[in-house]
Amino acid sequence: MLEFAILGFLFDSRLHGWELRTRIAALTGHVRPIADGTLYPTIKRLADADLVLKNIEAGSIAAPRHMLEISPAGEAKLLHMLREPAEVFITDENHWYCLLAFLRHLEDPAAQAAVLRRRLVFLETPASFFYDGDKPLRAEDVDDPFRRGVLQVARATSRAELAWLKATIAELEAQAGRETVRN
Amino acid sequence: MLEFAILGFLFDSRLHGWELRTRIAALTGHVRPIADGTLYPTIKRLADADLVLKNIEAGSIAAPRHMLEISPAGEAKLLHMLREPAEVFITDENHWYCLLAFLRHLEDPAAQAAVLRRRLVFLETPASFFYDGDKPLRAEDVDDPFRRGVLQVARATSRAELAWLKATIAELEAQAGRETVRN
DNA sequence: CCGTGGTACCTCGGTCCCGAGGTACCCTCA
DNA sequence: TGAGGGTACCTCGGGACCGAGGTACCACGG
Repeated sequence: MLEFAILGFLFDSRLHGWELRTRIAALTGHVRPIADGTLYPTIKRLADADLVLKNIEAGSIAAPRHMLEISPAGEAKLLHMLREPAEVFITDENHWYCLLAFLRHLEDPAAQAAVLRRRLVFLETPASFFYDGDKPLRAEDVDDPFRRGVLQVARATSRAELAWLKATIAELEAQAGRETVRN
Repeated sequence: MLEFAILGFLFDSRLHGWELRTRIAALTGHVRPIADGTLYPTIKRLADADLVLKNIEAGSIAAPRHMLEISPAGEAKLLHMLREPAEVFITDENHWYCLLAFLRHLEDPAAQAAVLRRRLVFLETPASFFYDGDKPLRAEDVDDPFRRGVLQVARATSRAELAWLKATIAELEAQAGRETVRN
């Protein structure tokens, strides 16, 4: 997840660790702040695997900065993670939002649509948080006001996301169709 | 999180590990399935800490079952986690939903309302996933269709949840007021 | 009567991440 | 001029969870 976000931000531009830290904090920080004791070891791992390149530059303000740049191998890795995301990136909201933040890097509209379709399938499979035996319970079936809240909010989210997904998939697939005709 | 869910389910009734597993799978499983290699060590930790009590019973169907029961210390721990939840239970959606699933165990409506108020404060602090410098970007400000999707869906969720939160807090506080008058 | 599948529990190595700590540099302001 | 605060990077111990493996028991079908 963190690794993914790092590669995603570096795909756009060269950054140093500190700047990366603030961007990641913006993306996921209000939900789950990321400790820098997590960030730097992760950067080191990526550098050791040659997925990012490190250049030490004299710091303009404070300590010397380690400018980070994504390597061709890193780009390939990111694109692969975008094209065939792990299941948790489809089902877990935090992961999914993170994926969406960088999905534009996958330039092929058909491939983008395919990823959105996976999320669509996931959202359309009937599921609830609470069950009576095998039967998924709906908001109306539940007395507990807090559990009813969970179901109501989840339903509103689901509706909004389904609408957006369907519209966007249609647009992307139309675009993909036009590109196929042109070639 | 897992520890919390275990105590939450056991607060209601005695269960064995396997049954606990299916209930937790229902609650959080469609988002992030929980491995039984995680569940059993966690149960053991809780048992060692005397938060749950274990009784081995002859299995009616298959292997002998370890019936689990929450202890008074376990109940106290759960109620404390409900009354003063850690920050991540307020900000992270998965944690928050899990908290809501068991919030009814906290019988005092004023205490329940206080927890909902913490979530309200969190949702009302302006935040975005994307920034232009310091300025949080809104859906209309973003060109990338995927990032716009994130912002649109997040806004819809936020609206639905705020409406529910405000209505429920009002109800709970009215109830708390009546109870104060009565005593 | 033996294999398969479902129930129930457990172990162990490994990954991801946290958080509390530390170092070093530079700027600002009293 | 020196104390405080912001920038930038790093280490280390530990906790939560995964996942691939294993054991054992029972029921059912061929």
